[in-house]
Amino acid sequence: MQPTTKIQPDSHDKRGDSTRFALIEAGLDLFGEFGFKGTTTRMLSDSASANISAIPYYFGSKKGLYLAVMEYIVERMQEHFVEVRVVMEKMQRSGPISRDQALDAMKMMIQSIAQLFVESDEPKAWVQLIMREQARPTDAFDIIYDGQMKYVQKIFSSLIAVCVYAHQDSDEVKLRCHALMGQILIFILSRESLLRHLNVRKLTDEHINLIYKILISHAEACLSITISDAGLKK
Amino acid sequence: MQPTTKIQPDSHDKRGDSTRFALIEAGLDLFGEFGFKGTTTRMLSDSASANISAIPYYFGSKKGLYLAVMEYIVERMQEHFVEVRVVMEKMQRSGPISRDQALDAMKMMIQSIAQLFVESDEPKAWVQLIMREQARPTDAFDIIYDGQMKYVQKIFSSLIAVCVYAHQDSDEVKLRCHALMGQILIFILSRESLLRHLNVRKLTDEHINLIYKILISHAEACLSITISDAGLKK
DNA sequence: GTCTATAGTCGGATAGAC
DNA sequence: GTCTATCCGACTATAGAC
Repeated sequence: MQPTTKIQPDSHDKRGDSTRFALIEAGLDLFGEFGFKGTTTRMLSDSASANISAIPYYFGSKKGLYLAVMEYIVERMQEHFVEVRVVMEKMQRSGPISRDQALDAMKMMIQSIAQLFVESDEPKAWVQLIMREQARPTDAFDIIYDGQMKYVQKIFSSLIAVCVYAHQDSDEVKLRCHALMGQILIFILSRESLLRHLNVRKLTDEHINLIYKILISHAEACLSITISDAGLKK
Repeated sequence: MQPTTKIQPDSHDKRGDSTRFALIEAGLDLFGEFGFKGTTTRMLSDSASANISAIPYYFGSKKGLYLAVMEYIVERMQEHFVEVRVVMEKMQRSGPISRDQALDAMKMMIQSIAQLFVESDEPKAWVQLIMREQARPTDAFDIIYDGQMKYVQKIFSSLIAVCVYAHQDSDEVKLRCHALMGQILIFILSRESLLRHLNVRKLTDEHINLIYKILISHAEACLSITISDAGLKK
């Protein structure tokens, strides 16, 4: 397409690339916080200490910058999950995995996802960005979904499938995958009502650790049952 | 405060009240979908088949309409949870409740919340509205939180407290409450990636029923453990 | 109570100097 | 590659007729 898809600053730190990168980082924060329309080009250029004209210059338009931010998010997520990916691939190469292996991998993955979402406020903005796209998907959502999310869903549900002895392509596994994800994501998505419930202004390290314990315990509990024998009234 | 807090159309269907109500309903959809700044007064008045000037006339400003929408959401939620509230109050009047009672009430409440969030696309817009406020709370968030959300948190965590034999004001109970809520909320918050994972364009009734089963089964499973004996590596 | 017309502001993008 | 100046469109809110 265009060199506009090249995002991160190169080894040869040309002046243009650093402006370009600063704009993307500004977009990451501002689009996440205020949405596409809520973010003005002036906010973006101010935050990046760049000129307004740099946006149409580098990205064609404000929308172009928005898409470039999405691609950047995919790259960042890929970096974050590289460890999980490596472990998973190694595991799968040695044939079908056991339930215990799957459970351990689950725990690792929950830890990894939670780390991305629960700890620190830094990723908050870009998670918001993704959630906005969930609510009203534009072509930008394709970049995120096809670039990363699809893969996370796939390995998460393959692990669940092993744990609950079901097929990974079954609706049940996919829906349970989604439910378990929700337990994690809510801690970043609904942070404000959590803080008010806890009656604090910020999560402490003790809170974070307790959240990890809870997430892993709940996941273990959920995966120790099969839906049919869960004692539901038919 | 002001007559601006009166929201729903009265018995005497004055012309003004119906315009006023139409604007609130338009705001419910549009603010939810496009955010405060992303929604223009033109969109609002068009959608409500009203004149642009009706907004400053009835609500003082666009912001005033936004706040009125928030109050309307609280009213709607109160109506939705009236049944749960009645059952809870009756239960609590007859002294401390048993674990089985708490578990049944939990199931009822999950059903009730899920019904609000999972079924139909109608509530989707206003859930989005709340989530926007979670990400960047304004004075509008107080209306929602103090008006309704606080109460849901309170009864939800009191039930959890009974089930897991812990104190309802403990951080553990509050955090587990949050996690369980996340399992429900994710189905509306992250609808798009769910649909893509399931490879459908719309949830069927079978999906909805399966979601209920999963939510209740998972909740039962989660509440059958206490965090300390969950087999975590210390 | 509802409408048209318009004032006043701010947004994104462009032109062209350097 | 970066800057200033500026155009043009879109926005909210008001004024005043009906």
